[in-house]
Amino acid sequence: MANIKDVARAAGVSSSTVSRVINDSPSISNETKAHVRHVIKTMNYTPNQNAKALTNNKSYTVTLLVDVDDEKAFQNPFFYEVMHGIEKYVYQKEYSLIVANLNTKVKKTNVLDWLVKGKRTEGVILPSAILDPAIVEDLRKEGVPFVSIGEPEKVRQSVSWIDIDNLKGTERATYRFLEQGRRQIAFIGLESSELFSRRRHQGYISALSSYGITPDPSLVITCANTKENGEHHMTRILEGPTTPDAVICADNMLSFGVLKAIKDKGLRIPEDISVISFDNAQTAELSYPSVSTVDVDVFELGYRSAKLLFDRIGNTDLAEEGILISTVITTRET
Amino acid sequence: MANIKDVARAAGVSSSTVSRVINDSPSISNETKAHVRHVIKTMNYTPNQNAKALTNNKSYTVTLLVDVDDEKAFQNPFFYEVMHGIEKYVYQKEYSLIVANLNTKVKKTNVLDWLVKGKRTEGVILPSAILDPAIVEDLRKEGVPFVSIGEPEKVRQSVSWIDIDNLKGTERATYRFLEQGRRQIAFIGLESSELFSRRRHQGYISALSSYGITPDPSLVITCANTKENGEHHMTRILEGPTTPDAVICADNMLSFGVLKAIKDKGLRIPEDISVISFDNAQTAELSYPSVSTVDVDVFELGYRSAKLLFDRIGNTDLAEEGILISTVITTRET
DNA sequence: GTGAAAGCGCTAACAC
DNA sequence: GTGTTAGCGCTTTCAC
Repeated sequence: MANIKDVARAAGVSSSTVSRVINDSPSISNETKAHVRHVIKTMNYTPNQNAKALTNNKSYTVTLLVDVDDEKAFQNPFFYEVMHGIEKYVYQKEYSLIVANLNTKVKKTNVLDWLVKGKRTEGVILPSAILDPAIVEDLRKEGVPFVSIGEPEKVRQSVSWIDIDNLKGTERATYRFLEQGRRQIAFIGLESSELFSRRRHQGYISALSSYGITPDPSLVITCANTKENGEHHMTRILEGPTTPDAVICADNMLSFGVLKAIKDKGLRIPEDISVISFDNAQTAELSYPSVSTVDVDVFELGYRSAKLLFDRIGNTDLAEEGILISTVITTRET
Repeated sequence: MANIKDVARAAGVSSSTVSRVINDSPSISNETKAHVRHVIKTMNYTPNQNAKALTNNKSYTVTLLVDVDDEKAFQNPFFYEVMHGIEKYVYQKEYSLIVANLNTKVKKTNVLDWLVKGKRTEGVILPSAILDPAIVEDLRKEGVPFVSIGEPEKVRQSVSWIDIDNLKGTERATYRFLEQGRRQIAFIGLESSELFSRRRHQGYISALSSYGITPDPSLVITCANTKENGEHHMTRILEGPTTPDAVICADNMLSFGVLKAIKDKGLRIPEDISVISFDNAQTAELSYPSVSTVDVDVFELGYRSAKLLFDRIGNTDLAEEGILISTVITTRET
């Protein structure tokens, strides 16, 4: 395996020159650069990253910290897309991406400490679900930049984060209905234990109230994200005092049941009741009729989280920042 | 940040002694060890991994190579469990796990070359779906150990791999039915484009033939893994010439439809028709009645793949090896 | 515009 | 059982 000295010798220059060429230093003449690059090519030389890491005191590596025990949070396609987004940005920066599980222990110390103190990683991306005051304290103490995927909830410290703009998402969907003249707009959401669920609910309320409408309690329900729940609760709403002319559905699983309930009652979609759900396109197209959605770009979520992190790696005293990624309403048949 | 010299100075020994203590060399007296370890503790010293990597010419890192564009292969909980298994083993070895996407480019070269030639990684784990002759050639040329998750298919070269024992899985399930005296055993499988599908089919045939039974073509169907397909094809089988008294279902999605079709025909499960499906417990418990399954341990799959890899990192001229992980039949209500 | 030399933090051969 | 020293492959200051 050729090293920088071999290249230098072969090119008839010093190793510092080769180094400068590799790093495209402006102080090297174009002829020398061309020559050395040629030699590098023919010798098939690749710099040893460990040496580079040692010299520059940088690992050229960032870490995605996950909690494998939190099934809800990450055993879904969502996670994979986020990771893909992160991956893309990270490798563009010529860094590599480490994945580590929060609960893993290495020599009895937690992975994160091990990675950080051992200078194996320069930054950390972690889901808000595992962001608690203790971890923040830890990361701060080590002085390693980090960003949260998801708006932080359990943490009072100011941290950098990125999230889908859930509130605006449902708000816009609700506005759309209002502009269509619909006024009995139902909301079927997820339980409010998660911040994003509450945000989606808030968006609905916000839009209504700007039209001077108070949400009708009989049109609002929250439950776990199963198809069955969607069907059950939509049926109850349809049998209730107010028949809605539109439904905001905060989750795609729910929407499958919601659509079924409406069809079973013999109502027309979207003429009698229009429906907008939330989430990725993939599943939305499987429903019949295919459900309109507030689309979230999870790849972008990952990509931007990495960008946010690298900003802070490049400049340690950058202020903390929270970023919301806009959603887009995709109109389908409902 | 303290380094080894600082520790040495503070402990009143040389840095080689500290190094030996860190690596638990037998040539150091117990008193010295105890003393140095104490100093290390109080100084909160952690060895710089980049320096270690350079000195030992090891990156202490392995790579999980994925293909994010192959949605089928990895946008499922399966992937996550596998990764978890890998992660666990890797960190036990005090290595870290890099994740990289096959199609990512770094400085116009593919990630893998970049990782390998740059000495960023010592070994590679990759799904059989992306294992083709060119990649094998590439990895061999670089001399980097690798293992395939999944029995290789597109490759003639001998490689190390690990997989679920799909054949034995369906074979055992079929035997169970045969031992119960059932003889009209249907098989609803996945399309034979994937090796694991064919293996599951082969297991079914193998068990039958050892009982001297030739599979009844009207009882065998393969299709894509949707609930609807399961329902549709099961219905057709039930309306066909032979009424089965048992069904081997090679995929859990299918089984949901299969159960529905049987119930809709008014047949009793398991009295009239018994069903065994394939895959993880989680989804199986959601069906009604809860479906018995051939369980696969995907965590183990990941864990053992990492083990297989580290065997080869430790000893480069170990022979290639293929490992099949046994399945277990979990009896539920069907 | 390029080279010589020191140094990043660790390990290992050799000395005692 | 422990210390001295050279060296891993790169970058960077200082010279010229």
